[in-house]
Amino acid sequence: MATSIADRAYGTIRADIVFGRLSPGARLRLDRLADVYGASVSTLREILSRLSSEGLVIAEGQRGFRVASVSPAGFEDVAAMRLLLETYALPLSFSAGDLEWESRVVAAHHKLAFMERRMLAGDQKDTELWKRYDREFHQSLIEACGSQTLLDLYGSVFDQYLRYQMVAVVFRGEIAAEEHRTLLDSVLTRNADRACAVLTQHVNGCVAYTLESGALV
Amino acid sequence: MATSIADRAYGTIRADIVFGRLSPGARLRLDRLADVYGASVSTLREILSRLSSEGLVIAEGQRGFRVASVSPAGFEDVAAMRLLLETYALPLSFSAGDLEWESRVVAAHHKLAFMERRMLAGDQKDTELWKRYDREFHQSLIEACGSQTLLDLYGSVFDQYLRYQMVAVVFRGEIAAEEHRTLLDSVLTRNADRACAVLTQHVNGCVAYTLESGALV
DNA sequence: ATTTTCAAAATATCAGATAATTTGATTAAT
DNA sequence: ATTAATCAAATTATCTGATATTTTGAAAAT
Repeated sequence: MATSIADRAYGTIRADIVFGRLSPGARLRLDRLADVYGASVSTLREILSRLSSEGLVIAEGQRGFRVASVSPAGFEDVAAMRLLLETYALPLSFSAGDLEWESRVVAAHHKLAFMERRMLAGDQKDTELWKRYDREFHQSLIEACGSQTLLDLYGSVFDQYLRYQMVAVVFRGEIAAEEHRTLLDSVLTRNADRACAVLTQHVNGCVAYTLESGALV
Repeated sequence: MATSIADRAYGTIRADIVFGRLSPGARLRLDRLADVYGASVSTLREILSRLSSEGLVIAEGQRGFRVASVSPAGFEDVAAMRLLLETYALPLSFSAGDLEWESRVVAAHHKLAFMERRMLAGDQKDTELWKRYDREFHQSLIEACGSQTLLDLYGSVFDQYLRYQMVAVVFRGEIAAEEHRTLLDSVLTRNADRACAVLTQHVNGCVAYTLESGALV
């Protein structure tokens, strides 16, 4: 048994929230979850407690748990936080990253670009995998920043951001792909300023696009 | 019964970690904790899970929990994160805060200043209360920033920072008190730039002072 | 010294049980 | 007809005690 029951259920529930299979605001009844995820009520409570301090779940007094709700303001808030952390970390990572790091970025971009080409070709079924690669790429960009605290916070913020993106399954296709390529290029030329500028545009563009789509109203 | 058993125990354990009554690295044996904090093992696990996603506790595979350990690098890391969040939020709060907010800051500073005078007069026994007021003052400064996500992250980061300060019970007396006065004054004149500059000095000074004290080695 | 072995301790997880709270529907009162 | 009061069912919070794994540490063997 590689991982514990709790870890497995934690990962599944978390993904179910992030990818929208558990809708925003949905009540999370303990006994029902226990059935679905094959873990006991006590274990479930542990998991939901963890998720609630990550902001994906809300614990309401004596009224149990529910999936955190979404709002346009919430998206802008989370996006701003993502930008703050990521633009802070990018220059640090760019100046501290070695060849080992650089090649991890190249590898992450390779996977992401492959997926983007597939999506552009009309194959929309692996949205989830695509988003996973998106996350891994962005994470790899800042991985060499040297601050574990920042990377932890970023992980939590990114998944909240991701959930918003998924609520309105938005594929901005060539625009985003181009921005990702520019980001990769800035890594190879170690141009942190350019990377920050593109990233800001990347995130703000995505937020604007999503909000305009009306999916969050 | 105003608050639940879990909430009460959570608060107590958290304070015990932040204020050093539970030492960095100490193992947290479940049955022992259950005795001490008057909660069952299942409830304890819930609490420790929460604390572990806040970074105050480490969950080690199948080996239970322990208090997160400390290191000079960890302090610098957390301090940098605190500065990032706080200097980002200060200008926002300064421009969005109304009179209601301003008066909350004045009130928080009043309590903090009172405590600082007492500590300067040689009465070192209420260190914990002093730190609580310190926290409340800084929290109040950014409270009007408009981002709940930021305030949540800040709360978690601040307590990690606080723990480092408490490990080396450092009272920088008049220096810190002066900086707090300057911060209050910047609120009243809405000078965010000055506030950020003072804050940066405040935090960096405290980190340097603590590291030099050798308490973290 | 290093490795192997094995019992004791601790953890992860579960399945009920109990008390307190919340929810919703029903009834009573304005 | 709306609001308020009432009450049983559902749900949660919490505990106890049980089982299966894992980890730990000491003793034995190499």
